[in-house]
Amino acid sequence: MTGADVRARFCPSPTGTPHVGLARTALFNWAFARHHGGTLVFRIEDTDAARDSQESMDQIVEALDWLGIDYDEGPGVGGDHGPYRQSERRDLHVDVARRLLEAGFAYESFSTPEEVEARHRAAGRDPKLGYDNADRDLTEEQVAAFRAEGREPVLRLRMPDEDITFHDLVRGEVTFPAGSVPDYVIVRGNGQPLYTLVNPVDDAMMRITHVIRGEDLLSSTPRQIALYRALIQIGVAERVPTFAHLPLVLGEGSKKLSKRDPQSNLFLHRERGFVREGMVNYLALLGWAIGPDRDLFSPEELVRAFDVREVNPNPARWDQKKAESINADHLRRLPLEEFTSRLLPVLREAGVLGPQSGMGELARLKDVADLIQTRVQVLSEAVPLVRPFYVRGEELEIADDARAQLKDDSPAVLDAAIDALEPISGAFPQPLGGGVEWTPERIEEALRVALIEGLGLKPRFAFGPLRTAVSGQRISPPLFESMAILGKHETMARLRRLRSEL
RNA sequence: GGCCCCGUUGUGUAGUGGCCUAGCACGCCGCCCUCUCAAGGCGGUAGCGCGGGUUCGAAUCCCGUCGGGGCUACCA
Repeated sequence: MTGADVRARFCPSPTGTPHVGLARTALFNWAFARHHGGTLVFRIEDTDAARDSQESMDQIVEALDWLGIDYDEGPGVGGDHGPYRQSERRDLHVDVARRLLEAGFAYESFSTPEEVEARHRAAGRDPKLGYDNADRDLTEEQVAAFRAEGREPVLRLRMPDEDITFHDLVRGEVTFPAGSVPDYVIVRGNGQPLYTLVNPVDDAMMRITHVIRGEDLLSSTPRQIALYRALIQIGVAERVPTFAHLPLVLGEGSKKLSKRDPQSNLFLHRERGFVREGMVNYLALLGWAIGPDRDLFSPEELVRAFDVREVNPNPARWDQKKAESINADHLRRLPLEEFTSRLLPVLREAGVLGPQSGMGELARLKDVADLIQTRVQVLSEAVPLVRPFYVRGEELEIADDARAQLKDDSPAVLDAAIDALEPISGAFPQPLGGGVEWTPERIEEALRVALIEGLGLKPRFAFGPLRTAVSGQRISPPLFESMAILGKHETMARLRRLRSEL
């Protein structure tokens, strides 16, 4: 059961926007299935009409698509075990519930929660103890009497009176003592099957072999195992699947990362400029490590190396700094062309570039991208760095902190720079190549001669005013390269403009 | 309260009895490089929750204890 016959699944309920913990669970199931050459099933658990939404459903699909998590069976792609929307499996569930009842694995329970609590109080027990199994062995007369009152029973699964032990792939052997799990509801009084029934039934009918999910489901495992055993008896299930419970993803403090916390929102990270490779890498680091002295890897490397048994059982904390550092590493690994094209939509969104870009604009972007690739951790950080290259000199905003750096000698520095650069030709390249003088090297040389040697300035103070003039920023991509990209005409205009304002 | 899970520097991890005077990464600090900021290089900071055992030897095994977390619905 560790080869191509492996069948894992990812089965979110479409409530709310995709959470990073959800994404991590999906990723591990995917990596597990792909590693073994098995099958990944995507099932949507849309049986809570009050909370489910199509919008959320669409977002989940979009998230999987973005992360590159492809599945072999699921809504939209089909498969031999459909339907894959739980809401369309209602008849199947109702039928299984009936068979469970007929075979005696489940029974009708008429107690209301208030009555259960009252019985606990009367007996001096903690009222929060949960169901007391009181309706387990009702006589036909008692059942008839309850029905005569107009009560509609829920269906409860009869928990076996024995310890339940299973081998969790992440945690090893886990045992729940007999009696620690009360008989639980699998069908509502109104006949609606509940998650407690439906989730294991669907896994069984879809022949899932490995259930990899969050630790928050660990404590519901014994009751599911009891259900599987009953399902095997009535011929619905072939086996009890193997379980693996992934550690929780924590936020600040020591609490589970809340859906309310913006850091839990996968799309917010994408908007910030995480790329797929970076997000997959960081998500995988939440509980897993590829090796003792390495933590940077591609999605392909993840699939090759992933072993769910190596997942750490400790809770993992979402560390934004680490996440961005990992993302930055992936950004730097991208070939320049690829990095440039990832930048494009971000820059358009920010209005730095228009919806259409000509060849010249794209060529310039590639030159600029080359300068900033090691200077951004997330794509959105590129916006202020790139913008100065796409505004006309007179529109360039000079930031206050950049202007504040200007000193008394700034006019003289600018004058000297203008004089030094003026003789350099701004001519465009000749068709046969060569002839370009406006290069970073020539610019730097001319400026050093004029400002460092000529005026005797420290480089830092010599180039500061020029940086302010050219980029409008205190921090910018390298100055001489920036000037070369802007071209002589634009560079001179910016230098003169700032000079004229002093 | 009950049941379950977890416990290595600030964070994530490596570590399964001697290779551990505990490795790696992020963070933080310093230095180098340097036109700013990054990147890169070098160095530093900081950890086995606690107490008992077992053993020649324990982060690693056992017990206890403390701490954190999860679950405890006719939600999923």
